[in-house]
Amino acid sequence: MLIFLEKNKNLTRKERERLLKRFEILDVAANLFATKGFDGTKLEDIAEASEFGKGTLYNYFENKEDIYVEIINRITDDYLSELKKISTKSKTLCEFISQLIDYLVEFVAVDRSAFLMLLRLRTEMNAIEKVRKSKVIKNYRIEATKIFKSKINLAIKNKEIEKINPDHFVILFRNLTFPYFHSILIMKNKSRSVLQTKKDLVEAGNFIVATLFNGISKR
Amino acid sequence: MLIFLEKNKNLTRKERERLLKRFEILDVAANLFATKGFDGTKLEDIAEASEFGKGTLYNYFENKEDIYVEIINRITDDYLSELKKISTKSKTLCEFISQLIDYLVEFVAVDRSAFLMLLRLRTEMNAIEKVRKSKVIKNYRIEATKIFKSKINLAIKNKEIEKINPDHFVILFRNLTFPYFHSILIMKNKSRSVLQTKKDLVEAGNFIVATLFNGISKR
Amino acid sequence: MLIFLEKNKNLTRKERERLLKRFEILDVAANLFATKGFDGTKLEDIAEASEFGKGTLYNYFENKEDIYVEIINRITDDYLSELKKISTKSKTLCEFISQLIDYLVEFVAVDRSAFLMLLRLRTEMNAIEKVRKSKVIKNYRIEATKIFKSKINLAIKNKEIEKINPDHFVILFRNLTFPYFHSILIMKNKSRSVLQTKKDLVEAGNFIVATLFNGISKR
Amino acid sequence: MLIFLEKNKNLTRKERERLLKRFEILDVAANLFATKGFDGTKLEDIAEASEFGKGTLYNYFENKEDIYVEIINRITDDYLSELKKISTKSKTLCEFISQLIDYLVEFVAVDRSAFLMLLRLRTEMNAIEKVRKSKVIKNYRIEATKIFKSKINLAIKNKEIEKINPDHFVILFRNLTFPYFHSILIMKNKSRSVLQTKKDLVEAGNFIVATLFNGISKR
DNA sequence: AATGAATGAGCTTTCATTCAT
DNA sequence: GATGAATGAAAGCTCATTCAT
Repeated sequence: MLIFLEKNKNLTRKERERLLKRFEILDVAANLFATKGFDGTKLEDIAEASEFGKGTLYNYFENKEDIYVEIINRITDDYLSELKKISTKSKTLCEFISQLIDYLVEFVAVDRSAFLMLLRLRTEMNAIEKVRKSKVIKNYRIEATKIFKSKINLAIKNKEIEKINPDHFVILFRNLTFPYFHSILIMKNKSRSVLQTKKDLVEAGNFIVATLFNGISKR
Repeated sequence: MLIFLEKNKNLTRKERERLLKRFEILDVAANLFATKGFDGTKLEDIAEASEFGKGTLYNYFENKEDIYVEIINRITDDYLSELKKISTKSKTLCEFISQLIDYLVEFVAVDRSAFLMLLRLRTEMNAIEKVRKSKVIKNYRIEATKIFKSKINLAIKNKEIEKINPDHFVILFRNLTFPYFHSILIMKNKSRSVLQTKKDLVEAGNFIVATLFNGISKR
Repeated sequence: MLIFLEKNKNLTRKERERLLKRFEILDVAANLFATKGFDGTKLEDIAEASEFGKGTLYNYFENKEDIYVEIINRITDDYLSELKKISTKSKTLCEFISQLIDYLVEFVAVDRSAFLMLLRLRTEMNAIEKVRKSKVIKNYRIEATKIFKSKINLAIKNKEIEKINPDHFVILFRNLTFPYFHSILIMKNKSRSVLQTKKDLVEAGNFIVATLFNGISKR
Repeated sequence: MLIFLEKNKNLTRKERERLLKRFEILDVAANLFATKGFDGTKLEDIAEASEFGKGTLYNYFENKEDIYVEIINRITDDYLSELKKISTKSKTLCEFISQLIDYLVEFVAVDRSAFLMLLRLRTEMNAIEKVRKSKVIKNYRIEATKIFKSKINLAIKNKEIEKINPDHFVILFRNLTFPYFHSILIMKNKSRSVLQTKKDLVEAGNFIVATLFNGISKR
């Protein structure tokens, strides 16, 4: 909240309020989209959950698709900028991957609906034209791949890892982490405290890193 | 076809015809569900593609959900029985995984829509109550996990692999393979022959096995 | 009805029935559009009046605009073909105008809603994109003007009428007749029998012809 | 403006300001109604164009209908009073008609939106209850007809014109002039200067008078 | 058994009107 | 007085399901 106020100092009170309300709607909508998907989420659901009238939503967004796209754009944007930070900070590939996984653990714990939406993204893209055409998302994919590949190539050069096909590893990592974490979330969903969930995620993260780098074979 | 006739010897001609028509509908529907998702597929689409009237579909299935659920049930059933076969045949975990991946490569190549539906399954489950409640699917998950775990535990006992948490590996494997193969399919979608696709899948399969067992670290 | 059957001999029973239902809907819709205008006519109104469900209308027409456009297209088409007939039959301009007015009187009496829709056409065009873009309507305007102008030019050549600007007369005639007849219809709307209405229209038609050709000045 | 001040001398400053703002709104709204029609004009459009808030409009008018009705009332009032003036000034019917047409030419040129609204009036009346019930409009129609008829009857008595049915001529004139002028406006809409438009209107007016009084037949 | 015309509940979206500020 | 955010009734349209043929 303080960050929000800081960032938007130069706006009028009205404008800030408007932004805050947009946030609220996006937040509520993200939760719904995350659990029910795009088609499963009715505009009325968003209205009710955000405690606005149906019509009011249209004062803040052009239509349902736009709400969805804006959420996805924000999420991918955030994720990309974090990726860049971690990329700069880390030296070895192993460090990079470890830190990224730490971030993802945090991410899943803090904003589960964002996580779920990213998880669904590939599937939903088919149904939502504007998502398919979103420049932000296209850019995110391209940039993220670039960062990963440069890290891998460097690691190969530095003899940190074997000579592998960078593309393969990028795909593998991307497809592994998100669904893996998701499984953790849903498998033990009911009987678990928030704390335990986090512990499980951390453990899962460690397992992923260990397996990717050393394999499971007896050495 | 011969297998079908063999299996249903004891049925009357009418009954066999009825079953065959059900198959046709399920086949066509699977293709549509696979590419467009449950909500994106209209009953009219299925009717057109299967060259039946819309009303006719209701002579074979209670409703749209039922068609979906039956497809998923069949796919998971098939997959589970194959899993059992491979489990019996294979000695080491590595063998088991390798053979399973070979099967999956084949599976993706031969029945892509079944593959795509399994891929979507987790997401669609939220939207389709009957899928969530399907006993077949629940059983599939339980049995598959059981097979995997026993294989892993055996491998640990035989010192084939390190002492890992079997649950973790099951999840990792499951979440890795399907999305990974999917990425292969869509990434190079346009410029590739069927043959090349298969080659890519085989290569991807090898990479997965290699990484899982040996990791990517320089040895 | 007999004409309809004759025309569509080669169609199947189903196809004929479908066409008949389309007619019914168009007929009912024309009545509503004629009195309430495009915006004032709700789809539900058409559904109720035609005794179909809302959804059924969409089995026959793409959307509300399409219903409107098809009606207008049919009306202008009919009117144009009649115009051509009269043009061929008549020798002098006076004959042409007289016969045309006779036809219009008939037209107003027989299909009042068609008449009213033509009357509104210019105004509605602004609101309905498909009407504005309709080739049928454009063609109708061009052809009708052409016919009128050639008749006038001939009359001038034959010294039947003074040297007037043909464009002016076309506009004058077009803008005069329809609103004039409309006034007749609404002015005495309530207290009049159908027969009397027709008599009034005939009288009005005579007055128009007399005035246009001879003026009202004392000779 | 001076006239306005003069007329409302006895009002307080506040009251005068209020009236002026009402004028502004009406003026802007008339423009919109004239081009887009009643349904096509959104209250928001009027608010934006008049540079008032949407809510403010409701301080000056009860609702959208009222704005429309007041505009129409004013226009018909003005037109009626001018009609009376011209009626008094003119001696023969021909003079009366000529002067009236001169006035209409001016009217079209000066306040096109008023002209367009009058043109649409008959059609819009069906949709807007308050217009249908407006006493001002009813009175306008009655009075205007009265003036015309007395002029015509006088002309007949003075042997200026043939013995015609006054009602017929009133209707004819009313329905002729407005749509005719409208055609002039839209037909040459794009390629013409304001000056040329006026010239065209004058010419059209002359043609109308000539035709009405002398007809087009060769003498 | 096969059909597809008919249906209406349910969806997204619009917009005149209200009302707290 | 002035405002525009909030509202929800009402609109057009979709589509799973029914049912007479």
